[in-house]
Amino acid sequence: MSRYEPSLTEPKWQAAWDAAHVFRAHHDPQRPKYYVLEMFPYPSGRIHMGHVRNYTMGDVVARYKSSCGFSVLHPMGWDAFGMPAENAAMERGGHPKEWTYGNIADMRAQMKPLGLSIDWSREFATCDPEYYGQQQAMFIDMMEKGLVYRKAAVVNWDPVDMTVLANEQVIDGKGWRSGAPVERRELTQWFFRISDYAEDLLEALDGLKDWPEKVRLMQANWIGKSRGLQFAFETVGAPAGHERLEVYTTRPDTLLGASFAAIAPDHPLAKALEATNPAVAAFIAECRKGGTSEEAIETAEKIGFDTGIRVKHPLDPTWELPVWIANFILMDYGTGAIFGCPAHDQRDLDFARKYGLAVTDCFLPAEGGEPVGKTAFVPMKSERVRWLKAYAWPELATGEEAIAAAIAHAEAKGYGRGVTNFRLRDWGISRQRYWGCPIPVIHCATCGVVAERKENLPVRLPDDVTFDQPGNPLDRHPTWRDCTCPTCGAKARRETDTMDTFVDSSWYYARFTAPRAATPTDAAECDYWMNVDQYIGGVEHAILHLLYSRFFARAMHATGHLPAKAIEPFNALFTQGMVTHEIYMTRDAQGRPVYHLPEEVENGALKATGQTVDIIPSAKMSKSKKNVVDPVSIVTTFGADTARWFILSDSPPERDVEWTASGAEAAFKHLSRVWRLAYEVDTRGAGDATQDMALLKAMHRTIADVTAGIEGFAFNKAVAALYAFANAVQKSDASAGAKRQAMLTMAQLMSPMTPHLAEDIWAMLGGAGLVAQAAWPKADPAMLVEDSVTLPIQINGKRRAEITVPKTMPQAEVEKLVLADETVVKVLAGGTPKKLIVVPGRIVNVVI
RNA sequence: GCCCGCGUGGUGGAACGGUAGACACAGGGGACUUAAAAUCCCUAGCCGCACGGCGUGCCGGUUCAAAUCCGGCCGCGGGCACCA
Repeated sequence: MSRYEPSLTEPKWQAAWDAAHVFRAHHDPQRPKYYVLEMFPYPSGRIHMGHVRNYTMGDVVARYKSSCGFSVLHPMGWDAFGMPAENAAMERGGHPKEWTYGNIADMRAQMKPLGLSIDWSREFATCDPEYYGQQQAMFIDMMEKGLVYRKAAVVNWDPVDMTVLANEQVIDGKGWRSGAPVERRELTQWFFRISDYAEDLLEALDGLKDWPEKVRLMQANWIGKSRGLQFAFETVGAPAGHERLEVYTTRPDTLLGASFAAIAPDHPLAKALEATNPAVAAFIAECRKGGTSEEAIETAEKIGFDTGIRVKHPLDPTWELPVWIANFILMDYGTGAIFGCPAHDQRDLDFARKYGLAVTDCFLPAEGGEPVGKTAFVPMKSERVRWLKAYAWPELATGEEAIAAAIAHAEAKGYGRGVTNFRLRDWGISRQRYWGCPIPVIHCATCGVVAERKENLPVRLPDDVTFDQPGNPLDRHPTWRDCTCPTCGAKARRETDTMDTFVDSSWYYARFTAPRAATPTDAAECDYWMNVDQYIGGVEHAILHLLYSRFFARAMHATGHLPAKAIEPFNALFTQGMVTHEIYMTRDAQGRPVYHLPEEVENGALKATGQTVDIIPSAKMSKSKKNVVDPVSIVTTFGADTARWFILSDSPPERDVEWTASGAEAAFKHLSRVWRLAYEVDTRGAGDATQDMALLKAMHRTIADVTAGIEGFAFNKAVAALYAFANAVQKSDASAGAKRQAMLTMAQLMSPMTPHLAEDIWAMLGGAGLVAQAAWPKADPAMLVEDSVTLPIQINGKRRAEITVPKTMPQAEVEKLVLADETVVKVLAGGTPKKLIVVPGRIVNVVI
């Protein structure tokens, strides 16, 4: 073989790695372990470049750590439950189970040629009964610990299809299939008590030093701890039982600017009025239109209804405020009731202007300032302002000071108390769908809601279900619901809700440490392998998946399934950027968007029909938008190493990368060149031993740069250093021995990124064994030292000249040289500089 | 609407507050070849013949020195609890 031929060598090396069980994770107490995990994929059926990017990054880390002497765990599995399988069954027939396992087989077959260093012996899918049965066992344990409960919660209801919709299935307030306006409807649902852990989940963020700051910030904001005042208004004209209206406010300092009280449409008082007052009922029905997402609620037009009820102001019982029902008040936050201070809250101001309610300024800027007009005055709470409506603090005070004083005042006078609130709500896990983990609970007429016996687990999904109509197939299955009560033995009915798929992905990392254990986890294996040392995945999971996992690890610890050290399961987190691509869209007869895969499109039109497509600028690659690129064709054309090299080049890992086809060929060319450099080690050039030192210095420089690049998750910089090193080898006329040494090191440094090519070169140049098992090279510090340094000379911050001086030259000597420099002499024209700044080894700035 | 990011040549990007544009892609020129492919060499931010000037989304500030720090805008992206 005289040229780079990945189609021949890549399968060969993959077979060699398999035969030697190179990637099998060993519980070896003699060695330090390293657990690297990439967020496992949903088995859509096709891998895309986002997967390639994610798994290649993880693979670089896994292979690098392995060569540094760690016992590495690098597993792979499938996040296999979820809606797409049911949608496929509805659209194309077939069964979610067959669809899912077929997709898994396809995707595994697409992933294997990438040459990832994965321990495939630990593979599992969350839809395996062996997995979800253990999840059911933990659910039962958590029930016993009081971490699970039921309550009413709102869902998106499609009144035509008579089914619950996911937020994703609500488009512009309408059902995606029926097109009918969606309503908010209450159902009894299962919840995890994540809010019990709100404080802990917030405080523990500080300890996650190796998580991106932005993720910790997002989680902190999501948990949303706030300090405020809770107090009760005395009502006038309210139905019996509603003599008091509890409200929560984070701005009690604006109490004298109150102009109305507002309650959520789901507030008990609103419901009481709804029952007797048709006008209220009509208004609330209006509020229930549209989806349940916070986005839908926040962006909907703000509407209100004056109930006619009034409340007495706590600071002045003669002052009465009207009580409105408003669609932007959330029942889930605080008490579901607020008072509005329009002058200092934009939303309240818009509402007040719309309905002609009073606007009273509480404070103005410390200097000057005018009464509020169209824009509410909302300064930072730390800003000092001039108070017009202070009632327990000085005229000049910050918001923070005023809030503290207002709470103290309320507590002293006894009309309210300081309260800490969280935005975080309990985690609703009920799904009225088939393809999920059944909630292992039985409804008995006499015993109530009872957990299934553990020996009856897993509660398996029935296979004989149909998807010819909307709704939950478990609900309409003829026999599956029938069972006997575990407590009294009477006839009973099984719970037909299944679990949110976020539950499945909240503990898979722990299961990988003992994937075949007969209990959810195995203590010894957990103890050795936990925590995940490096977790890698998309930023889109920054809040929900990661927060749920952090909660679940705590719940698993509380139920004895994880050691205390694992309550924060991910030591380090890296959030990769997304792979983006253009989106191709047409519209169907109803004007709804239809998306098309890149390979279905040619020259701006559908290949099949010639219909013109709209090209929407690059966005995240997603199944629903179908803007996915198929890596398989890249691999078959150029080989896995080219795909891997390309995806690591150029773009920093945390940033989005737009996929362009043009780069793949260039990557292939470079790998071919490197192969050729190794092949021609003995034959290329005359060989001049006086150049050896320069080449070896470049080699050590590269070792240092590549190591730093990998350690610092800057793979693009590691790649750049390897490009530079290839250039250096190519230009060098060093002796054959030095070049051989350089290329062996090149193979080692490239092996985490292009493992097959590295084995090619390693074998060609007589390296011992597999490069995959060779120890990582170390840079010799002595070889990194430069004797002289070039200093740019700035004059007033602009670069005008430079001098080259010995690295060790004392500062005074450097200054002397600078002042003697031709350019500097000319500019100074006999005068002396105002200032001379010498940053050793860096720069000189002459200020004149 | 709310929370969080990002913005540097034609393109992807590099740059402990210290020479802006490393390393690449695309481009231009050349060598080799009957020719092409492949490969190799040179070139290259923008304006200008040049001296030089201008340049990191926009405006302002801090500093001897700002892509980097601070304030205010604009644009793009992610998340918003039932997409995964």
